[in-house]
Amino acid sequence: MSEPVDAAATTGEIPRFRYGAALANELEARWQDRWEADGTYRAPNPSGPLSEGFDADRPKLFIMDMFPYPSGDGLHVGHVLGYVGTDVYARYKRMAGYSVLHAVGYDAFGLPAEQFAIQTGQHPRVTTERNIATYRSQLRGLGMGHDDRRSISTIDPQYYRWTQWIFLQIFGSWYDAEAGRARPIAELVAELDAGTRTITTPEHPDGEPWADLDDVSRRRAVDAQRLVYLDEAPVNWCPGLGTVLANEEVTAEGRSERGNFPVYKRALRQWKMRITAYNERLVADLDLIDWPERVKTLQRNWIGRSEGARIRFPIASDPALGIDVFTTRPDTLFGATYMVLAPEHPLVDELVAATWPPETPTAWRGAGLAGAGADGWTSPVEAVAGYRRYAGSRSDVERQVETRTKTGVATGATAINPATGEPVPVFIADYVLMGYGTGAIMAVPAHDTRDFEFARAFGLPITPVVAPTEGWLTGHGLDDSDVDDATSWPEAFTGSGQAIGSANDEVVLDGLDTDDAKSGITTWLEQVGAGEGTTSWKLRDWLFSRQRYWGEPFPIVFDEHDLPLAVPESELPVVLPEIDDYAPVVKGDDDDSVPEPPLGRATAWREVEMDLGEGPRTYRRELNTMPNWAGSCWYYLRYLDPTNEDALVDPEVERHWMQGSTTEAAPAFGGVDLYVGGVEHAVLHLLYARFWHKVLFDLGHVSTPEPFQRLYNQGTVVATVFRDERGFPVPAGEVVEADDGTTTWQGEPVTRELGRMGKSLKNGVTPDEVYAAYGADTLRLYEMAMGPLDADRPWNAQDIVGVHRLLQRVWRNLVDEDTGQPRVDDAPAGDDLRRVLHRTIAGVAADYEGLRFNTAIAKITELNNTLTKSVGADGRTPREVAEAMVLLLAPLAPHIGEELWARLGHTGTVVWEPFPEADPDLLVDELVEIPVQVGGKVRTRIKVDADADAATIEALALADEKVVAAIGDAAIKRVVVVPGRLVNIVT
RNA sequence: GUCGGAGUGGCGGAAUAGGCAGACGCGCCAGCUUGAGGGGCUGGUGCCCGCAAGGGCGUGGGGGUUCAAGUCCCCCCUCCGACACCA
Repeated sequence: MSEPVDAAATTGEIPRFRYGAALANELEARWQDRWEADGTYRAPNPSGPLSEGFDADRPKLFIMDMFPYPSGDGLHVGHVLGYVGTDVYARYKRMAGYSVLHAVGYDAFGLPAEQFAIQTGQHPRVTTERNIATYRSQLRGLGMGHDDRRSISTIDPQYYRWTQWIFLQIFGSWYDAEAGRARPIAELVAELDAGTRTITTPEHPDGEPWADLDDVSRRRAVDAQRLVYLDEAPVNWCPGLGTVLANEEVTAEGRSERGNFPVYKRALRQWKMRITAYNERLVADLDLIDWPERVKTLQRNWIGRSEGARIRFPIASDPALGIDVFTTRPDTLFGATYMVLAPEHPLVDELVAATWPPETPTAWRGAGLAGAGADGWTSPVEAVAGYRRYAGSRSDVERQVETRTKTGVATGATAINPATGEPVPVFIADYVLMGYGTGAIMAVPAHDTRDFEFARAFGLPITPVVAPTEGWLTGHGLDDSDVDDATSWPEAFTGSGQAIGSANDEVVLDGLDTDDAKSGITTWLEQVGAGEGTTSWKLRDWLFSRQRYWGEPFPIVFDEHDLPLAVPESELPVVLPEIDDYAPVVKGDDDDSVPEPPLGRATAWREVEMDLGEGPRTYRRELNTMPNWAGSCWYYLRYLDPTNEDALVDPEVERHWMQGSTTEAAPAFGGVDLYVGGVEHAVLHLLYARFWHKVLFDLGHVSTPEPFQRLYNQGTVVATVFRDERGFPVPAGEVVEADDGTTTWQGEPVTRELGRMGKSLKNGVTPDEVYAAYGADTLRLYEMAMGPLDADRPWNAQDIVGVHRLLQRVWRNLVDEDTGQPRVDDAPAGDDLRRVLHRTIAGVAADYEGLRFNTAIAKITELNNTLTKSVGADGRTPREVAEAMVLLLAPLAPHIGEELWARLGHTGTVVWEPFPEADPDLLVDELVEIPVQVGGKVRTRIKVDADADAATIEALALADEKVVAAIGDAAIKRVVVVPGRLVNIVT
C-alpha cells in the first residue's frame, strides 16, 4: 500500500478542507451512521411487517450479490468488486425512480468454517459469528446501501428451520413424468390405492402388485419414488475429510475441491436429490433467462444431454440375456465388431465364461497387465477379477497421465450384433464408465477414436460403415480405394458421411447420409424390438448428505424398520445439538469402515420420542447433515420476507419482488432482476438453486419457473504474487523493490507473477487498508474504474491515486478548500459547458444502465476537467452544473455525494434524489468538426453545420486547400459523404 | 483433445450500427508553486524520420470484402478458463 496522498496533513500545510483521507474518513463514518439511523435503504414490502412506506407506483427491482462465505481472513478488495457494482447500480436505479431491494446475508455452514474452527480449537458457531461481525463491519465501511432488516444467516435456526422445511417439501414429493412436474407424494399414494397408477421397478417391469404389498413394502416402494431418497450406491468417499462429496465437489484429478484429499468410490447408503428428474427442464429453461452464454453452455455441458439409441445385443450362449448399450451413432451398428462393459457392470459376473474359448489371444487374457501371468490369466473369471483389481489400483491421475493407453480383458462371452447377426466378443475395459449411459458400449472401431485404439491394440476387426469424405482421405494420404478398407487408416473416421456396408434382409442404410441412417436404423430397431431411440444424460442425482457437524440437521427420523419419516413441521427447526467434539472422523485411505457422523456423539439427541400418529414412540434421528449448498439454494427468497414465522415467504410479497422484471428488454417472466457473482458457481450453486426453485414452483410455493432472471459474472481481481526460490509465495506486502526493478523479500530474491488475490498466494489487500489511506469512496471508485465489471483486472495500488485525485478535484470545484463553503453561484452555465453537462448526463445514465461504470467515471472526469478550465482557479461553479455533477457521482461515491449535496445547501439525503435528465436539444452541437479523408487517409478536418446536407459538405471539403493539395493531379472517382460523420474522397 | 473467452501505447483500459484508433487514468517529461521532499497546479506524451513544417507506420500474424476494417469473412499463432475416455 502506498502512502496516503495527504501524508502532510499532520503538518498543517495543506488547506483545512482539502479532500483527503482524513476528511473522507470523517465524513464517511458520519454518513454511514446517519443512513443506519434513518433506515435510508429500507425497501418496503407490499404487505406485512416490512411494509411501512410502500408505494405501489414505484416499479420494483430486486438486485442481489452471491452472498459471502465469512472466512477467518475477512474480506479482501477482490471480494468486494461485485458488491460495489451492484451497489452502484442499485443507487442509480433508486435515483431513477425504482424501489430497490438490495440486502446481504451470510452463507455460514460448511467445511471451511468447520476446518477453521477445528484449527483454532473453537466452536464453529463462535468463529463463524465473529467472522460475520467482521464482514458486516467491512461492508458497512464500504458504504453499502443494504436493507439491514433483511440480513439473514444460514446458521440461524430461524433460517434453517425453512431450509429443513424445503427439504421436507422435496421429501414429500415425487416427479410425475407424464405431467412433467413434481407433485405431493400423498397424491401418488392415493392413485396407487385407487389403482389408477402403478409403480414399475426393475423387479416388476409390469408394475408393483400394490394391493398385495404389506405396509413396510409399500413404504419402501413409495420412498423409492421421492424426490429425495436414500440410496445405496457408489459415492465419492473422502477419508481425509471424513465425509462423502457430490460429483460437483470432486476435481478431475479425483481429489476433493476442498483440501485436495484423495476421493474414492465406495458404496454407501446416502441421501440423494432427484435432480435428474428435471434434466429436460433445466436445459430447456436456460432459453428463458438472461445469463451469460458461457454459463448456459457450462450448465448444458454438465447436464450433458445426448440423443441416440438404446440397442440390445443378445448373448450367444443365452439369448434370454442381453447387453443394453447406448450410442449416439446407431447408424454405425453394422460396424460394431466387439462390445465393452465397464469392469464393475453387474452383468459381467453373469455372462463371464468358465474357460477361455479356443485360440483366445494372450493379450485378450490380460498378458502384460500387472498381476497377470505371461500368457494372461488362466480363465475368464480370473481375468475379470484380476482386471478389476488392476483397474481399481490405477488412480484417476494415472489413468490420465498414462496417455490413455487402452487396457482390458475378454470375458470369454460372445454377443450377437442384431443387425449383422454376427458374433462379437465381449470385453471389459476401464475406458467404459459405469456412470454414463448403460455402462456398456457397442464398439465401432472404424468410427470411434477410442474403439479404434482398442481394436488396434487387441487385433480386432475394423469395419468401415461410413464412407470417409474426400478431404479426410487426402488429408491422411489415402484415396478412394481405401474407403472400405480400414487397414491403412491412421485413425478412426468420426465424421458424417454416406453409409456403406450397412444392409441386411430387412433394412438398407447404404447411400444414406448419417442423419437419415440414424433415423432409418432406429425405426428398424424399434420395429424388431431390438432397441429404441432415447436420450442420455451426464447429470447424476445429487448426493445430499455429509458426515460433518457444521450443517443443517435433517428433519428426518427412522423407525424400527429403518425407514425414514418426516419430522412434523411443528417440530421445526431440528436444532443442531451442542457436542464437545465436533471434529469429523478422519480415516486412513484404505479404511473401509462405515463413516460415523459427529452427530452420533450427541447421545441425548440421537434418539427422540415423538408422536407421528401412532402414539409416542422412540425414533432414531438422521445423523448426517446437509451440504453447504442447502442454505444457499433459496436465500434470495428469505430476503423478501425475513421475519415471517408462518411461511417461507408470503405469497403476495414473493409475487411483488419476483414477478416480471420491469426494466429489461429480455422476456420478462420473473426472478431476481440482477444476480451478480463469480463464474465459479456456474454449475454448483446455480444448478442446485434452479432445481430447488423448480420444485418449489411445481408445488406452488413460488410464482416463477426460474430463480434468477439476469445473471452477471463479475471478473476476478488478480495481484502480483511473489515467490521465493522454492516457489512458495511470500507476503506481497513485505517485498521490497529496488530501483532496477529487482524484488527481494527478507534479502532473498523473489520472482513475480499475477495470481488471483487471496490468502493462499499471500497477496491479499484488505479494504480497511484502502479506507485508511484514501477513504471508502476512493476504493469504490477505483474498483469500478479498473475496467469493465465482467473482466479480470490487476490490482495496481499505484493507480488508486488517480481516482482519489478526481474526488479531490470535484470537491475543489464545488467547495472552498480553506473555508469549506460552497463555491457555487446561481448564474446560468455558459452554453458550451451546459452542452458538455448534458452530454455527460446522457452518457453516464446509459453507462450506469449497462453496468459500464469504468466509462461512466471517464465521462464524469471529462466533465470535471471541463469545469476546472471554465471556472478557473478563483471562479465559481454554476449551481446547475454543481448539483448535476453531485447527482451523477453519488451512485459511485455515495459519501462524498451526500456531503457535497449537504454543503450545497440541501437537508435531505441524495439517495432518493431524482437522477438528472439530459435535455435532448443540448446533445447536438450546432457546428461539428468532421474529418476529410483522401483515399481513406485523414488529411484535414472541417467545421460544418450539424444538419448540413451531403452536397454542402462535399463542396466545403473539395474547397479545402489541404484537400486540394492532397488530391493533386489525380482524378476524383468518387466522393463518399456521411453527413455529420466524415467525407472520403476516392481518387 | 473438445468447448468457451481474449490479444489495442511503458501500464490499466476507451472506441453506438463498418466512419477521426488510443477517451479517461497511471507512469513518464517540462514548467509553476514550495527552503527541500512530498503534495498541488499547468502543459506535453502511440512508434519511426525530421529543428520544424510535414511525412511514414500502427489494434497478435497472413490473406480477403469495402470508398472506409480494432470492428465483417477465411487461415494461422499466443494466452486464459471450463470440461476431459460421456460411447
